[in-house]
Amino acid sequence: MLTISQLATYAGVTVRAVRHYHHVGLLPEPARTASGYRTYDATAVIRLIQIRTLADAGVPLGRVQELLYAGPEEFAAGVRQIDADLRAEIRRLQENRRRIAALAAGDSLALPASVVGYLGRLRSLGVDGRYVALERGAWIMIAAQAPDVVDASIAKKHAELDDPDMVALYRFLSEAVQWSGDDPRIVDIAILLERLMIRAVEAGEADADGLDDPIVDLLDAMTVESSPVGRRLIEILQSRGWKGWTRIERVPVHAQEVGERTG
Amino acid sequence: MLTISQLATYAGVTVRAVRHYHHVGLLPEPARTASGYRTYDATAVIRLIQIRTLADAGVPLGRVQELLYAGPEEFAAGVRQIDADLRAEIRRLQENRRRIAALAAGDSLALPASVVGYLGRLRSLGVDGRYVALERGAWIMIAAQAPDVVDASIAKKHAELDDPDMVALYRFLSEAVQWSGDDPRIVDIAILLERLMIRAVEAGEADADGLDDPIVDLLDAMTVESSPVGRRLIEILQSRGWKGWTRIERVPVHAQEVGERTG
DNA sequence: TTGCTCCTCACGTCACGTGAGGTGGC
DNA sequence: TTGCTCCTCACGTCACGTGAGGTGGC
Repeated sequence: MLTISQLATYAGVTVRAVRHYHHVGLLPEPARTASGYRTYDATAVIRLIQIRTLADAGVPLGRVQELLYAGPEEFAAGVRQIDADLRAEIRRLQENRRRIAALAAGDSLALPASVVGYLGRLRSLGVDGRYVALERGAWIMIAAQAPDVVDASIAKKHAELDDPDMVALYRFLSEAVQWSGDDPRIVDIAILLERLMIRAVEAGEADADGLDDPIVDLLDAMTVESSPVGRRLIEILQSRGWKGWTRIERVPVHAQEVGERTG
Repeated sequence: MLTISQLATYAGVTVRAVRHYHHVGLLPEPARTASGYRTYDATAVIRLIQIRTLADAGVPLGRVQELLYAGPEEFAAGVRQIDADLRAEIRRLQENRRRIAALAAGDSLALPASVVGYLGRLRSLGVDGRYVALERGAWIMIAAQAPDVVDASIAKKHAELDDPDMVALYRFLSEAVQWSGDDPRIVDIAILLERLMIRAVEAGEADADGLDDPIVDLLDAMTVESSPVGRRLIEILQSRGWKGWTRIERVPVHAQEVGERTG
């Protein structure tokens, strides 16, 4: 007769594992000595070895139970199923490796390479880090919501940066991050921005940005809260007939008359 | 501002997952409405998308936390580590597939093909299923304890079966399973077995069976309990100067004189 | 008033690991 | 008498799923 640790040793498992198999009914509880020790015979060793053979092959314990009592055909069918599960799991992990590799390649989390390149260009133009962070957030959401429009949008952004006025705007905005909310120069920024917007509208460049309305509102809110300048700038633009920031739009005349109504 | 389900939808996760991330501190708890509803802004969406990007790539949440705050070098190092973990896991699963395939090939659990073949030969000789089951148990333990001696032992067993006397013995034993414990023919079995044993001893065929003593005792106990014939047969052999069953040995004369002492 | 969403516990999953606290066996 | 093994709870792991029971919002 064997003690639990002798049994465990013969089958190459831990004592706790043996108790666990009793608990879940995989291995029947054996007789006990007067002092409560479990005593095992050869059938327990054999059963435990069979259990471990299946479990070591990656069979979940619930299925081990079934397979131990299965006839040859059910057994073969069970084995085929388990092999299919293993194949699926391996494919899943290989897919994970591909994603991990993509993360390592783009230096920034949840952003495709094209966006990373664009943000790099902004930085190299001297745009302030806080402003770049705002842009980055917007692109993370675009990439999550409409991944297929990202590259086209980025290409358009690059084209815009070929315009010296646009570069000037970004430099301006970048300095502005540290201004106070009542700095008179904010009006100059709004005027410059308005000029660029009108030019874009006349060139027919109304771009679908891949964001839905609530997200646009959220990003605007983020801009407003990022600095007093953001809030003031959006107010000034609003007074001049423009709405929003993340997606700037001309407010139609009749809507403009409704004025400061809140939604 | 977003509700929790809107946030979850934007990031493609469940509401419960968002609450879980709050619970473990991955995502900061946001402000609440008067009625206790959580309200989220754009930064929460961005953070949640980043969390999912890493988690979808198989990064454990504990590491996600670290990576979100890591600099570029730590990030790269973390990604390398995770990729190594994934590779190791894939190798493990592929090893599992090999084992599963081995199980499917041998039709019997925890037994190499050679043993399966030998047991098949016993059955084809008309040996009773219960007796084959006893043999099978012994081989499962041998295969677990000393896998490298199995094939050699099986080869020797096959050679033994080429002896017509040995085949006769197995047939005899096979019938005996249903006898009562006081059947006089049990003595005939013992005499036949003794003849074969003496022949084997004289031929110098003392075989190392790959089992250790406690296991041999267990298997003997299993034999004794399998039928009244088993118990009686071992008693008769013992009275004629032999010990055990799974591993039959001649008892030295002086030990024999000590007689019925129990250990 | 009726669904719908939200809230907070809290147990369940999977296969044990890891103490805690106590007792028999050599 | 001193370790060593055994015993039974019972919580912890991992990333949530899944009710239970209750309440605000349209």
